[in-house]
Formats: sequence, C-alpha cells, structure tokens
Amino acid sequence: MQKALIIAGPTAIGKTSLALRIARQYGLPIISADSRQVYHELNIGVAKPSAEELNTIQHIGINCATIHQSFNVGFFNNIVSNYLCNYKGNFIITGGTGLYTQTLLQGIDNMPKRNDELRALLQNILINEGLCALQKIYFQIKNPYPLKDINNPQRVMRAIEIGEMSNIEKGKPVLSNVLSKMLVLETPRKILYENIDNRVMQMVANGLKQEVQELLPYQHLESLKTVGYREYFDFFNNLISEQEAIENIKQHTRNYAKRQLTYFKNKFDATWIDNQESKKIDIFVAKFISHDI
RNA sequence: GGUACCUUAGCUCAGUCGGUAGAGCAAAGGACUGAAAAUCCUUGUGUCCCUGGUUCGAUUCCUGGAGGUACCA
Repeated sequence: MQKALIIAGPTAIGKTSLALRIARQYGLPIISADSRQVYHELNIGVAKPSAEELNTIQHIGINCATIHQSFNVGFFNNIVSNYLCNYKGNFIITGGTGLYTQTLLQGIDNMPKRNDELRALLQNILINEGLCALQKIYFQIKNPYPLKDINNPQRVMRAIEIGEMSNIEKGKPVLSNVLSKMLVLETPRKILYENIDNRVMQMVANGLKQEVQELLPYQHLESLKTVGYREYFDFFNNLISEQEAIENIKQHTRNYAKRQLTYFKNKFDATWIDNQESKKIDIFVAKFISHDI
C-alpha cells in the first residue's frame, strides 16, 4: 500500500532538514504543506529549501504559485491530487501549515470557491459599517455554515460566501487510499524560542532585507501578509527602525509557532518525538516505511 | 550645583478630585474546511520606588531620601 510519512511541527524545529534526510535515504519525493513556500517570489523569509536541494529531490507544492494569485487550500489540494494520479510510490509530507495537511487527510468539502468580487464588497461593508453589518448578513442565511467564531471577520465573510449549506457535498480525501503516519517534532518551549530567534538572525544575514525591499511594490497583497515581510515593510515605510523590525519578526514567529503547536496538538493523531532524538526518529521512520503492512 | 518632570503588571504607559488599580504588548491556553506565516476567543493581586507625616483610611496630599529624564549653569 502507498504510504505517506507526515513530518509536522512548529517553525524552526528542523522539519525541512529531517525531510530531506529521509527523502535521500529512502529515495522519496517531498510534498510541502506550507502556505508560503508555494510562492516562487518568497525565498529567504519563508525558509525554503535551497535551489540545489530542490533540484536533487523532487518537491511538490514549492514554487507552484505567484504572490499575485491568491493561493489557498483548494489549490493545494488539487496540486497534490493531480500529482498522486500518476505517482503510486511512497512519499513524505512536511510543512507547518496544519490546515493543508489536515485537508489532505480529511478532504475538503465541495463548497463554493473564493469569490474575489464578493470579498471586495464584504470588505467594504466591514470597513464602512463594521462587523455587525456582516453578522446581520450572515444571520439572514437560512441554512448557514455553522460558525463558532462570530467575531472573526474573515470567517463571517467566508460563511457568507458559502451561503446555503444545502448543496454542499462531502469531499473525498486526497489520501483516502494512502496509509499515513504523522510525526510531530517537539522541543522545550524555551529552546524552540531560542531556535526561532537564531533562525531570524540567519535570515537577516542571508539578505532578507533586500528580498523584502524588492517586494515593496506588492506589500498590500494578501500573500505578503507574512511574518518576516510585514515587519520589514514597516521598516521601509519608516514606521519602525530596522532593529525593531527584526525584534518584531522574532516575536511574531514565536506567536506563530505557538499557534502551530495548538493546531497539531488538537487536530491530529500523531507521534510526538523530541527533535534531538534522531535514533527514535529513525526507528519510527524505518518501521513505517520499510515494513510491509 | 539649580529648576522642572518622572518612578504603577515581564515591557510601554493610563488612572485613582484620598476608599489598595487598568489598557496595549508579552506570556499561557483555545478556536479555525478556499487569506491559515491569516484571522479570532479566553486568562490581569501588582511591597502602585523607600521613609516619615496629615487622615477613620494614602498608591493618590505633604516632608525627607533614592533612582531616572530634560533644561539651565
């Protein structure tokens, strides 16, 4: 049976390097479940694997979109689905975007796609009349998408976009015929936060500032609402010093890592292993990949 | 050395016309099926710098001290 090893965990914990190592060892392709590495314009700030690594090992889900497109889970699902039409071997899934991984496992229901015109309209209502106005629209829907989070403008807008739930069909998970196992890398919180700070400094040393500067004309795109870019935009817009921008990047990356941990903890059935325990990790991987089940 | 202002939650600061105090950020926890590195929710007892005084009662007013900032010398 076709198998997928899923490597998850918070940012800066070493998912990419582990995935590469295993990919080399077993000759497996890597599917990247990362909502920012899809954009070919973003490199340093999204900790993308190097060009050389991308050339040596087959990657799916990297450099497959442009920042001018509003990429989303739907696109991601299709890309992976198409790939698996022709590929029947084992593979690795890695990346920090929990939603993307979850969707592969659980499927995405056949709901209306994103509608940019409607979004623009709703966005206008939100700005001019406030969230209450959007909530009113939502409450008028007869059979609405169930919302737990009525104070979340993004969610309310999406629910309005979905509209009546009556015609929604269940989607079939892309991985429905694949045997999968998930490994979440972990480390004490304090060490994780130190790693994050160090990696941010590494990104700065690698030229993050220049990468962001070149993207300055596109700073308002949704794809650039991304940690590492936003903060440097603030610097280039003379709102904060470069030092402050770097501190903010560290801070926001830590916040992000925490959200990822919450997601992985509560949405998946996974094995958690300390990222230092490479023997344990190797055994886990070998057991899963090598043994016939 | 003189004058003025400041000292309150881990940080930045509100505030109490005298009845022991609250925002933002952080932190921790949580939600999340087409923006997900996004977006949203929950959680705030801290010698209110120290000392003495006035007062039923002081973090709040007054005295003295310590530390800081600015300006003048």
